[in-house]
Amino acid sequence: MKKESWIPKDGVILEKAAQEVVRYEGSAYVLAGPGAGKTELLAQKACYLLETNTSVYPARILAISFKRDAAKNLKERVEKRSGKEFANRFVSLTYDSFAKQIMDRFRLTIPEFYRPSLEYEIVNFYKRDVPNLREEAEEPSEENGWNYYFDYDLFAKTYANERLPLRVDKINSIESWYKYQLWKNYINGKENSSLTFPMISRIAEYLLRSNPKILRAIRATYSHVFLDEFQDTTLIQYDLVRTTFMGSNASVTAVGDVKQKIMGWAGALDGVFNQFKLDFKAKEFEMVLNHRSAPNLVRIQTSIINDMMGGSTVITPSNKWKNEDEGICEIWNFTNASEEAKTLATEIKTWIDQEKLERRDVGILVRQRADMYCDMLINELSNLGIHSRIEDQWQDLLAENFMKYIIDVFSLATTDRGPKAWSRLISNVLSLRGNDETESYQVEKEINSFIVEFKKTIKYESIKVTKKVVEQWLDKILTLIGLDLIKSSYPEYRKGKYLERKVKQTAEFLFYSYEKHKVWYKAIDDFLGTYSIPIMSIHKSKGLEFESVVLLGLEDGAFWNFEKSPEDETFTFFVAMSRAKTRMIFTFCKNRFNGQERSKVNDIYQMLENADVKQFKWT
DNA sequence: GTTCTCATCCTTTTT
DNA sequence: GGATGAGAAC
Repeated sequence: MKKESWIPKDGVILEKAAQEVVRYEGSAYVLAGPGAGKTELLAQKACYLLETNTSVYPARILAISFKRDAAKNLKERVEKRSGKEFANRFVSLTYDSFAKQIMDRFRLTIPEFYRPSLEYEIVNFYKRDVPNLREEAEEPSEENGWNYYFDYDLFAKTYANERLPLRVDKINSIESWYKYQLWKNYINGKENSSLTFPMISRIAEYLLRSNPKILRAIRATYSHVFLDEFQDTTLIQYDLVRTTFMGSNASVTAVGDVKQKIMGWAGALDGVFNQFKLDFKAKEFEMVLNHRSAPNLVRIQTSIINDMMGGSTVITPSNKWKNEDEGICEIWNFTNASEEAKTLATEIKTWIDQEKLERRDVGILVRQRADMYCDMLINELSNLGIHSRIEDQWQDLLAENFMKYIIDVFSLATTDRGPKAWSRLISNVLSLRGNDETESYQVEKEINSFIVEFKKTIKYESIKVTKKVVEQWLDKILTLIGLDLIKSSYPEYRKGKYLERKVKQTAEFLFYSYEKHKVWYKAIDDFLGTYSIPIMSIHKSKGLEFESVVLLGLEDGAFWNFEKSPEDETFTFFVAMSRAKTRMIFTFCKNRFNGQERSKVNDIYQMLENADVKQFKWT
């Protein structure tokens, strides 16, 4: 297709800046607030590049995200917009899997000291692991003139911050000595190496930097690179990107929002957009529409943005809203936590009943420890017949790549209708097996006969359903689809017992849901959380949206770190409030665990007041 | 055995 | 700021 005649896919309307980004040929970075449609922009740009052959066949586009579900989401959107044929050239990975794939593929070119064993274990490294490094060698002493000041916490966060190779000639502080011990022990200490993800990234970066041939090969593969959530990129991640693509022909597009930088404490690089601008000679774009939130909420968010950042940004809500004053934002004050729970439960029920909200249209957010903050609310909701759950464990499991096969086979075997699940399953299996549509008859027949059998098994009442039985069913399903193919298509399942563990966990959760309902079609919905109000930390809610959002506990206790890092915490608050489409409720509770104040987070309340947000007292 | 005091964690992803 | 657990102090 000609560049001039390409228009956004699926009737999506892109704002002016976004249209420019799609067609801009050089490297660029896009600053875009919540609800601006960053993911959609990247998906549309991918479609444009592929369909107009601007990314010249057979070159590929590489998209790098932080989380697997974000990477998956983007890939699926490109597939949906452009079809699987084009999407085959769209590679959507996480930073870690990108690094790991490079390291695994070119392992033998890594200098021996840094070369992991063929089989290796991926581990985490915490500050409590630092003392264990001592066992291996005599540690240097103060008498020898070593600088003895040592910050364990800092070390655990920064041990991989320097590029490889290690400066062995410069081991002159306790920190550099520990660092050397760590790399040595983890890579060469045992028969099988133990590696952390930061180490893997470092090894991949080192590998590319010291092997021009491999670097050329990687560069030749990708014509375009997308970087999602760029504001939270760490030094190590950025360094890998820089070594791989800086000075190459690839055009790199980074998107993000500095106001949503909430990973500073975990090493997100300050001023990464400016660095990127210099390194890649990137052009700046800014998106100013908010497609998500109602006008009144956009007005409040804008006021808060200008309070946080200074300046006078103007954000425009989508024109789908009828009135300027649509959208509710309120602060609810309570004296004790059981009142808070009761009131919230009743109010949420009213929203669901009167506004016909689905359970999943409501999001309950907390700063931390959802278990502690929400146990009363979970009970009160349940008293009103509304199920809610802390999403943590489900969120990860449901994002597994093998899950779609299991869910579709299960729903087809437990419900009578399901044309959507059927066609989705067939098309997924076809593409997994590398077959085309012409071979679909054979596949359909095979899967259909399996499902017929499976239906019988499930309905057969004398079978006592146990965890073990469910696990066997899951194994059978995966065998039907093609266990080896699943393992080879998704790199995360290739090694070790990861897949096995995840399947086991799936069986456990499915069984748990079944025990609750004793009927399979309900159990599946329960497992998927279709009828549960999701509860999660603000951090986990990043990238999500809900009709109505409750931030439970806008108070000193929950934001205990506010004084130390007011910027991070304010951004965290901003992420929470920008999840809401039409209603945002903040709660404050005077007596939660013990006393409770709001003096530390006063800045946040001040900003809300500046935006004319009203307070209510419930008791 | 019980009560205290102190340090640590909380917010994350990644195969 | 509060929960939690380890180890000390009784």
